[in-house]
Amino acid sequence: MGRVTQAHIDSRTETILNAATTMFVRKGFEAATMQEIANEADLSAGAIYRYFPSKEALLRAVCAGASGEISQQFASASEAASTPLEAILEIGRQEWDGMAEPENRDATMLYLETALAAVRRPEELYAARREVVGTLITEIESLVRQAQESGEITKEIDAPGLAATLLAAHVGTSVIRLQMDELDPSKVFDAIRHIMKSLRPQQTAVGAGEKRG
Amino acid sequence: MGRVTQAHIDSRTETILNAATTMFVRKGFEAATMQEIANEADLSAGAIYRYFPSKEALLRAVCAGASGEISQQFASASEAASTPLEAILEIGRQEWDGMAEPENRDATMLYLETALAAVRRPEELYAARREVVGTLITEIESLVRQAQESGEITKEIDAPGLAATLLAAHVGTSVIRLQMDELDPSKVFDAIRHIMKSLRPQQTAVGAGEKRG
Amino acid sequence: MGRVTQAHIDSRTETILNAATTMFVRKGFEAATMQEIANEADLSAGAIYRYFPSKEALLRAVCAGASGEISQQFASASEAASTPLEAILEIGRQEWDGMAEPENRDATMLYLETALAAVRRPEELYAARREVVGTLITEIESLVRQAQESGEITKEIDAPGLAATLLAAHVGTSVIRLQMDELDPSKVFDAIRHIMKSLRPQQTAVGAGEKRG
Amino acid sequence: MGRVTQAHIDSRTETILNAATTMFVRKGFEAATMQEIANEADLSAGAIYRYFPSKEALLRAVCAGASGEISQQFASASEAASTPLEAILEIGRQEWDGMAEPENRDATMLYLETALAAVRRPEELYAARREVVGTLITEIESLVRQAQESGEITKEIDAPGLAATLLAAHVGTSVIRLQMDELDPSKVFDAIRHIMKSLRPQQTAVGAGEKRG
DNA sequence: TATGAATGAGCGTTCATTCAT
DNA sequence: AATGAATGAACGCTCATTCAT
Repeated sequence: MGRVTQAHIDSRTETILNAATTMFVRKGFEAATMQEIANEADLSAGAIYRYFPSKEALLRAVCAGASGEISQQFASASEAASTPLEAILEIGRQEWDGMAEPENRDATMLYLETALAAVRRPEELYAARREVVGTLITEIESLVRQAQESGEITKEIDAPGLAATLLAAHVGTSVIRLQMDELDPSKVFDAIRHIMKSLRPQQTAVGAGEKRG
Repeated sequence: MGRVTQAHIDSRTETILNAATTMFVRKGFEAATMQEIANEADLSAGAIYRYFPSKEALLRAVCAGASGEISQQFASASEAASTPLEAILEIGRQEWDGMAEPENRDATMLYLETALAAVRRPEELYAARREVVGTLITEIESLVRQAQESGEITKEIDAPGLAATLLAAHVGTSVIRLQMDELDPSKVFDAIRHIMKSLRPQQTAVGAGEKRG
Repeated sequence: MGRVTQAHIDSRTETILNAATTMFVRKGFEAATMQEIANEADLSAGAIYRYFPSKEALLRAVCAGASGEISQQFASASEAASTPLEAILEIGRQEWDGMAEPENRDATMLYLETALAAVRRPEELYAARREVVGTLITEIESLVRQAQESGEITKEIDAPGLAATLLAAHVGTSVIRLQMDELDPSKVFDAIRHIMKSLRPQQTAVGAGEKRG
Repeated sequence: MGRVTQAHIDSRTETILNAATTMFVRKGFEAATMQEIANEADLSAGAIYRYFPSKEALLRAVCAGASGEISQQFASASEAASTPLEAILEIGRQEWDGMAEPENRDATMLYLETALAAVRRPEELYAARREVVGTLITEIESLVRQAQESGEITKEIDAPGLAATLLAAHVGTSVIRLQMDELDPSKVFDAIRHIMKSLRPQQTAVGAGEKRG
C-alpha cells in the first residue's frame, strides 16, 4: 500500500478510540472484546495492534480522552453571562439540561468506568485523573470567588468547599439519574439555583453563631 | 462433612458474599475470578457453587446487599436531633465524616460497580436499584418537608428537588473523593451546612423576583 | 445403626445397580452423574461408594447384569412348543412382540451402551460379552440343528450361519426400531416366519446348483 | 495467516470432522475431549471453534455425515447384476464382505454412537436419522418388489417386512461382530443367500395354510 | 451406616495477542 | 497496512471422590 499519511493514521486512531469508548461504555472494559471493538471500528482485530499495543493501552487512551472531555464542557459556558454568579448558573443550567439527553447516560457510564479503572490502576491512571478533577474544582472555585468579590455570594462560605459541593452535586445528579431515569434534572437544578441565590450576603450573618460552636 | 447446621451454611454464605464483594470492589466483576473469591473465602472454587449457582448469582446477591446497605445508613442518625433540620445535618455530618475513613473508598467503589452492573443488566437489577434510590430520596424529602413545616427551611424551595440535590451532593462527594484523596469531605459538609442554614425563610423572599424572570 | 444384614446390603446393591442402569440408559455412562444415580436410588452420592468403589465399577456391574439378561430371555420360551421349529418361532414371536413395548427401547439402549463400553474397555469387559453372545448363538444353533434333524429345516443350510442370522435379525430389528419408531416389529417377524417355513427340505434342493458355482 | 482460500477452510473443516469422528468412535461423545480432537486434527483446541461453534455442533455434523454414509454404500452395487435378486445378493455380498475388514468396526461403532445420540437428542437429530433409515428400507423394498415381479421371490412374502429383515440382518451382524470378532460374516451371508434363494415361488405355496391361521 | 460439604482435576469455551499471508 | 487463522492461557463450571460428622 505504500506510504500512509499522518492524517490517515490519526483518523484510524480516533476511529478505534471511539469504538473502544463505545464498547467500554456498553459492556465494561473486561467484557468488551477486541473483536467487538474492531467490528465497531470496521477493522479486523489484528489491525488495532498497529495503533495500540494492547487492550490496556486502549483503556489508558480512553481514560485520557474521558478526562479531557470533562473539563472541556466547562470552558464554553461563562462568556455571555453578565455576572460571576450568572456565569455559574449558566454553566449549571447547560450541564443539568444536558443530563436529560440520552447520550448523557453513556457519558456518565464512561466517567464511572474510567474513574473505577483509574482507582484500580493507580500508578498509571490515578495522577492524571486527580489533576483533571482538581483543575475542575479550582476553576469553579475561581468563579465562586469572583461571585464573592462581586457581592453575589457571601464571603462567609468557604469557596473551595462550595466549589466541591457544586461539582459533587453535578456528578451525583448524573449518577443518580443513571439509576433512576424518572429523575428530572431540571428540578434538581432549580433547587441548586435557589440555593445559590440564597447565598447572597445578609445583614445578619446566616448561622454565624452556631457554626462549629 | 455430612449434615451441618443451618448456621454453618449461613455463615459460609456470608463469608462467600463478603469475599465476592471484596474482589468485585478490588478488581471489578468481570476481572475478579471465582478462584480469587474462593481464596479470599478460604475455600475451593468449586465449593462456592454449593451456595451460589453462578458468578452472576453472586453479583446479584452482592448488588442486593449493597442496595440494602445504602438505606440502612440513613435510618440510625436522626433520633438525637432536636429539630428536623438538625436531623438532616446530623445525618449529613455522619455521612460526610464517614467518607474520610479508608473503608469508604471500598463502599463507594461497590456502589459504582453495582450501579454500572444494574444499568448493564436492566431486566435483573435495574428495578431494585431504582427503588432503593427512590426510597432514599423520599426519606430525605420527608425530612425536608418537616423542616419546612417547622420553619427551618423556606417553603419556596421544591422539597423533592432539594432532597435529590442533597443525595446528589452525597454521592458526588464520595465519587470525587475516590478520584482525589486529598479532598476533605468535612470542608464540603461545612459548605452544605452553610447552605442549609441559609435556606431558612426570609422576611423578604430570596430571589423571588428574579426566579425564572 | 449396628450390624446390617446381608439381605440389606444386597437390596441396596441392587437398588443402586438399577438406578445406575436407568441413568446410564437415559443419559449415557459419561453424562450420567453419581448424584443423579444417587437421587434415583434415594441415597446420597457418598453412600454409593460403600457398595461400589467407583463409577467404572458400577459400569462393569451394569454390563454384567445386562449380559445376563440377554440370555435369560431365551430360556423360558421353548417349553410349550411341539416341534423344534415351533420352539424357534415361539421364541421369535415373544421377542419380536416385546419390541413393540416401550420398555424395549431402554433395553436396546442398554444393550448398545454396554456393547460400546465393552468394546472400549476390552481387557475388562470384552471377554464376558463375547461369551454371552457366543453362548446365545450356540443355543440357537442347537435349536436349528434339532429342527434340521426333525426335517423342518433343510440340512443344506449351515446351522451356525442361520443361528447367527436369526440373532442378527433380532438385534438389528431392535436397533432399527430405536431409530424409527413407526417400524412394526410384527411385520418383520412375519417375514422371518415365512423365511423359516420356506427352509424346509425340498424334493429338488433349493439353489443347489447355483450355490458357489 | 490472514485471508485464506475457501478450499483451505473446507479442508480444515473436514480434518476436524474426521478427527471428531475418530475420537467419538474411540471414546464416545462425552468422553472425547476437544483437546483430543484438536490433537488428532493437529490444531489447538481453540481453533476448532472457528469452524464449529460447540462440541454439540461437532456431534451434529458427525451424525449428518454418518447418516449420509449409510445410504451411500448401497447406491453403488447393483449395476452389474443381471437380475433384481442378483442385485440384492451382490449388495449383500459387498456389505457382508466389508464387515470382515477392521475399519468396519469403527463404522459400526459410529453408527451406534450416533444412533444413541439421536435417541437422546430427539428434537435435533431424531428426524434426520429416521429419514435415512426409512429411505434405506424403501430402497431395499423396491429391489425386493422387482425380484417379486421377475419371479425370483414369492409374492406371498411382505416386501416391506422382508426389506426390514434384510436391513436388520445387516445391522445386527455388524453389531454382533463388534462383540464377537471370531464371527465370520461370510458364513452369515451364506445363510442369507440360501434363504433368499429359497424364497422363490413354489408350485405349492409354502406355509400358506398355516400363516395366521 | 449414611450424609453431603468439600476438594481438585479437568472440562468446554473464550479471547488477547501473534504473524503468515 | 490489513487480514483473520491460529495459539495458548485462562476462565466459569462440573463432578467423581473423600471424609468429618
